[in-house]
Amino acid sequence: MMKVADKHDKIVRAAIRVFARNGFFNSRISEIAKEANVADGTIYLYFNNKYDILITIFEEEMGKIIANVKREMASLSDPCEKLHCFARMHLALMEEKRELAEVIQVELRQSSKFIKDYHNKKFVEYTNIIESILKDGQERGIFRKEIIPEIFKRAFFGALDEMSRFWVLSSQKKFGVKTAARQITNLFLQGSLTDKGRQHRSCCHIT
Amino acid sequence: MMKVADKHDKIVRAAIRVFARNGFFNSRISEIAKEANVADGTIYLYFNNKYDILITIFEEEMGKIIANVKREMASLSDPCEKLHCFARMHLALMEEKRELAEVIQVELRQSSKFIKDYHNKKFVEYTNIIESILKDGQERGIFRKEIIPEIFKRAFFGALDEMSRFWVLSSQKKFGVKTAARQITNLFLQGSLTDKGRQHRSCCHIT
DNA sequence: ATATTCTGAATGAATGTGCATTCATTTCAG
DNA sequence: CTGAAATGAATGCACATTCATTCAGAATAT
Repeated sequence: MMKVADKHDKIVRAAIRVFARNGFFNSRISEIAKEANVADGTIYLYFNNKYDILITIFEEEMGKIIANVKREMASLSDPCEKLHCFARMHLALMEEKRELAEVIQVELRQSSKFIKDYHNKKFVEYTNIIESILKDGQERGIFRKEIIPEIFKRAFFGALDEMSRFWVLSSQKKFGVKTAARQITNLFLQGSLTDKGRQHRSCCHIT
Repeated sequence: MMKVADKHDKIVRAAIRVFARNGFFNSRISEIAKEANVADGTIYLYFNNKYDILITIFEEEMGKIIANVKREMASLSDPCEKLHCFARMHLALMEEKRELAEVIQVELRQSSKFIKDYHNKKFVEYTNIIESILKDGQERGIFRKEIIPEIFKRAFFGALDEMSRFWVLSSQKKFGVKTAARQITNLFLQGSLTDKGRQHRSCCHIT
């Protein structure tokens, strides 16, 4: 006999597939049920309603992702390498768990806005990893002090996120995860200016 | 008597307000009609269906935004300044046309995925502005040649976009548009490393 | 071992509601 | 008067959720 936890998971996995295919609002409970080989009513034994399924996906799967990233990063001390590691892992998710990544990508945005009383704690925790890397680096004198951590974390996360959005939509990559992770990390570390670019240009003094 | 174009606009403006409030899927045609002081049926004299309203918002309003940005940028020659200008204008939209910005922010993501046959041309045109700034700067020797324009444009746009998403959701700013625009532009130009950070660290050689 | 009862997990047809869209009717400018 | 524009009540369907019923297997009795 199948354990309760198994059925819960089976439904979650089915929902990820269906949501990735149609988006939350265009997905039918009946479709999820069919995909999970379960009766429509069964879903309501494990979840309160449709929103609850989506929220569960965020909570559970983001939890796993965060744990993964933190574990991987624990072995690194250099903040630059940590950033690079974060970038690689974030982008790699697109290849490893594409459907999950699509759901998080596309649906996360509304969720915070339209599912009342749901302020995605896991998501905040995830981006805070970036913030702590920066702060650590600033304390060690590796990163410039005038950079506002709140801005840096959003900018870095946004850059990665938009990159994977591109992959979600286009589904054909002109360049790989590794290239993208390296370029983006490098941009945030070194910037884009050449030595010539650095010389006496008013723009470069933008603080 | 009110001109046809006026009524079209009145409906679009109402729809922007309603979509910003509830999101596309949670918005009712009847609510848009009420907001526009128009009968439900009238909306169908000007639009084919609910999706059509959303798409019209993207097309028309993005068109205006693009024209705006291009006009403003025409007076600048320095690529660094152009980037900074783009950043400022993108973020300023949050303050000037908050509701429109929210709709674009949140709904644009699905649209490309779930409204079939709609590949947001205007959006591509918008981000391509960034790409051309980079390419121009590379030709002039101001930006490093090894940066892939496709990646740069997504990273830069993504950084700005995530920043304004934060404002959409939190609605209280710890720092202003100008600060954010300057910091983000500066990050992409100069990077985040201190001189000490640049010295002989393996991470810094990430290309 | 076999029969009998009990339990709660699973089912899926039925329900009821919410809402996009339509269209017969009305309005009113020229 | 005329017809284009506007109306809003009526239509019909799609779908989330419910709940009476089924059923497999555990527990208990014989």
